[in-house]
Amino acid sequence: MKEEPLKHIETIDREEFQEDLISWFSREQRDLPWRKDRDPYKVWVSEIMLQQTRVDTVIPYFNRFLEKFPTLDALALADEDEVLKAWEGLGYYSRVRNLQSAVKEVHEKYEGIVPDTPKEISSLKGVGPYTAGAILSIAYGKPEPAVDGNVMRVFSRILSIWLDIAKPASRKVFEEAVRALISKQNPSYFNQALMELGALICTPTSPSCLLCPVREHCQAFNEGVQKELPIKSKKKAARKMNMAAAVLFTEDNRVVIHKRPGTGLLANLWEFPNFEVGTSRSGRKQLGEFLEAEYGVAASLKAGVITRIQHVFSHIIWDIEVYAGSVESTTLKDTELIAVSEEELERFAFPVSHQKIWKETSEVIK
DNA sequence: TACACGTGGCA
DNA sequence: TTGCCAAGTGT
Repeated sequence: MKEEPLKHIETIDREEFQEDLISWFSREQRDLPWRKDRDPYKVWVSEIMLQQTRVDTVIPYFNRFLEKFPTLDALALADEDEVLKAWEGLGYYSRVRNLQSAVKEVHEKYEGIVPDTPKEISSLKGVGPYTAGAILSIAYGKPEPAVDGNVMRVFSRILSIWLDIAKPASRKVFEEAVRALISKQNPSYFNQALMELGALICTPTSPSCLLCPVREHCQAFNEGVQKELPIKSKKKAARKMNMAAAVLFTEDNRVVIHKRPGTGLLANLWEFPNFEVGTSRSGRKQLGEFLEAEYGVAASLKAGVITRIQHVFSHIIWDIEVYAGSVESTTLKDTELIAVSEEELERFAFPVSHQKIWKETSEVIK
């Protein structure tokens, strides 16, 4: 027989809990650019940017993005390369490709008005259960749960829930808790307050319980186990990949770049030609063979590694040997490679790893 | 269900 | 220095 994870929910005085939480948020909420109005488009953009990303990181990206694409229609009609450029450095790039795809659907199918029903909004690309609930509650005032990592941590403690929050199946338990406790009067503030509380007070390590507005409602605090919660299993370690990359110049001093495929890691971003090398042979020799086999290009690579770069993703570690060389620009015709001037490089979206490659290579060469 | 999918900050 | 993230979603 399974233990009931929500066995403490009846101990919460719902009205008092909502009041304590919402009045705290009204007093203490941070002044953030996406809180200036409730434009569903802006709420949507902010929620996508904030996925797995810190508020301080998002703020400048949000401001620039809204300057460049002020309305849903502007984003729907924009060029994808320009959209990716505005996202450059934020990571998880499929977020913005899905966002633009979904925005195009709203532009065409809903006359540019973000839908306000769970069914319609959840069907949009990149809009999962969290984002659907966030937009519905924050922009439209609907009493829908918006369960993110903060909410799971906060409710793990308040309701003393010892479920592993890293397991996908756990989320529905927390949604049930939110549905039972959410303010019908102000679901927007209720949801935002839970997340703000998680960000400012009920933090992962050493929560500031003495400053917490809902301390008196908190089962974990009452039992003194707030630091034991939430339960969260570890992720597996990243795997290492040995890479070689080529910074190739044409005779008129342009730089050779390549657009990555439309699916998978760093999809549709630009890069310097590179691949995963074997460790048993010379990286330079393998790189020359790769350029010939993959792109049909005969490059002359300088002897010696220009620089070594390590780049850590969440799930992969790239160790990159960078080589410099030259190609005849006429041989690039009808290949996947293009040559652009150094000034033009700035208009292309590169992953941070390849920004490092260019920065260090240009420093060594000059 | 478990894993792919980025990045910069911090203990 | 190394792990562990931080307002998740798609497959």
